[in-house]
Formats: sequence, C-alpha cells, structure tokens
Amino acid sequence: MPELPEVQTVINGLQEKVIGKNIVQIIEHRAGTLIWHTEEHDLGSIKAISRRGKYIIFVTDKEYKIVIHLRMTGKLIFEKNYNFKTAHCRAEIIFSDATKLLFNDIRTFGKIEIYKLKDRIKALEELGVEPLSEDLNLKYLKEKLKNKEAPIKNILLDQRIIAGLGNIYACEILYRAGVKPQRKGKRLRNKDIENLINYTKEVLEEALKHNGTTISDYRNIDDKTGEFQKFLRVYGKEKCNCGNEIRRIKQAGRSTYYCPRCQKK
DNA sequence: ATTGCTTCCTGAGCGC
DNA sequence: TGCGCTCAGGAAGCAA
Repeated sequence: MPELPEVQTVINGLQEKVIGKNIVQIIEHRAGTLIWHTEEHDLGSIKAISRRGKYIIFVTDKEYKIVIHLRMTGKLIFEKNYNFKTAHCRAEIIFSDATKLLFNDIRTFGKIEIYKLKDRIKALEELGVEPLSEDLNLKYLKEKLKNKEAPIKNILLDQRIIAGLGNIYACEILYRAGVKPQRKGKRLRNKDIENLINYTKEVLEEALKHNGTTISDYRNIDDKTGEFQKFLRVYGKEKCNCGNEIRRIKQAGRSTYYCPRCQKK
C-alpha cells in the first residue's frame, strides 16, 4: 500500500496521538504479524516516532524500538474505544489509558517487530539514501547506476538504492523526467539522472503536502484519505496530457504506466 | 554481484 | 449467482 509520503502522513498523525502513551500490552490476532526479538515485554512509553524508508519506528523510554512495515495493505488506526474491532485486525497495541492502536492488514504482509533500542536491524541497515535528504545527489546516483543493466524503473523500486519509493511514485517520477522506464540504468545521461533526482524530490514533496495518495483503501490515522491521486499524471491513466495513449507494461512483476511520446530519454 | 521469477495473502472487478 | 481469471502503494527468498 503505502510509499514514503503515505508512511510519513501516518507518522504525522501518530505524533499527536500516541507520544507519551504507556504501552501495557501488544496483542497478536494473527500468527506471524508480531515478532519479538526480546524476552522483555514491558516496553514503557512511546518517546519518539520516526521513519526510515517505508518503516515506522517507535522508540520507548525503556529503550526498546517497535518497527512496523505496512507493506501493501497495512493500516494503523488510533482508537479511543477499547472494544472497537475491525475485520482484518492483526494486532493491537494497548495503552494504559484504554486507548489503542489497531494494526489492520487485509493481505497480512505487514509486520510489527520489537527490538532492544541498541539492536542492529539488517533490513534497515541495507536501505539506501533518504530521497528527500542531501544524500540523494548526482554523485551518489551516478555511482549506483554505473554498470547497471536493470531498467531504471526497477532501480527506482530498489530500496537498497533509494529508500521509500514504490510503484506509483516511480512511475510519476519517470514521467516528469521524460525518461523511458525500460532504459537501462547505465545508459542514463547526467542530465537525466539530475532530472530524476529533482523530480523525485518534487513529487514526494507535493505528495506529502497533500497527505499522500489514496488509490483504493489507504487511510491515514484518522481514516481520512490523501489527496495526491488528483495530481497523478501517468499512474492508472489512459491518456497523457499530450493526447497520446498511456501504455501499461509489466516490469519486475508490477504495472508500469508511461507515455511512449513524452518518455523517450 | 546482479537480475528476475515466485511467493506470501485477501478481496475487488471483470467477462462469461 | 458464481466461476475463473487478473489485478493491487511490497519485498524476501531463491535460482540462473
């Protein structure tokens, strides 16, 4: 489901709701959702919430971290009614004031993992740069694209290179940059790499401003929809602004939408 | 090392 | 109504 802007929107909503709340219990409703990497289950209060790539990270005052990945259909729902239930509730984080955070996930790919604060997390350490930071620059991406045979679309989806892009934003970024999704990484010119970087930042910032994209069932913490879908130019479209048909192809098992006329570079 | 294919699940939408 | 197919904001785990 969510890419960087949606994950960040969820976190922004969580900041005002759950900071300072004391966790009394985490309940697993479906086996495999909750993974404990520590014996201790008394985690304390939520001190801070941050994001790395598409991961949500809660840090507690007793020096534990709760790492959540929503994958395709995961949602976090803050609920004041302790008895409230949802159809696909996979886990619940219960607070001492009888409020709770529901982890709803239709397709069950999402995970909640609990670690000691000092634990190293391989998946997080292998992530590439944050796209909105200075770390994503020409020097970095040029080096990463050197000798890459893979199509640029697949490379944008590779979290080890840039952390946080998913299928929708990868399509939108390539469209704005005028780059053909099938182009091999190593075949991109400096100017095109620069464009990709600039449009990555532009698209993500715009999406953040509009609280992310709601295609089917993504919701933020208050069950509200994002608005960026109104600004999509190529993903899920049939016609380009130029009048040409948008083409849909399969790359790395995912749908790529592009305009053969506007994306030739 | 790199690339790509399959798999984990559930549900919606479509043609027949 | 129902069957069978394809599709879905993701990424780990293999195999070549």
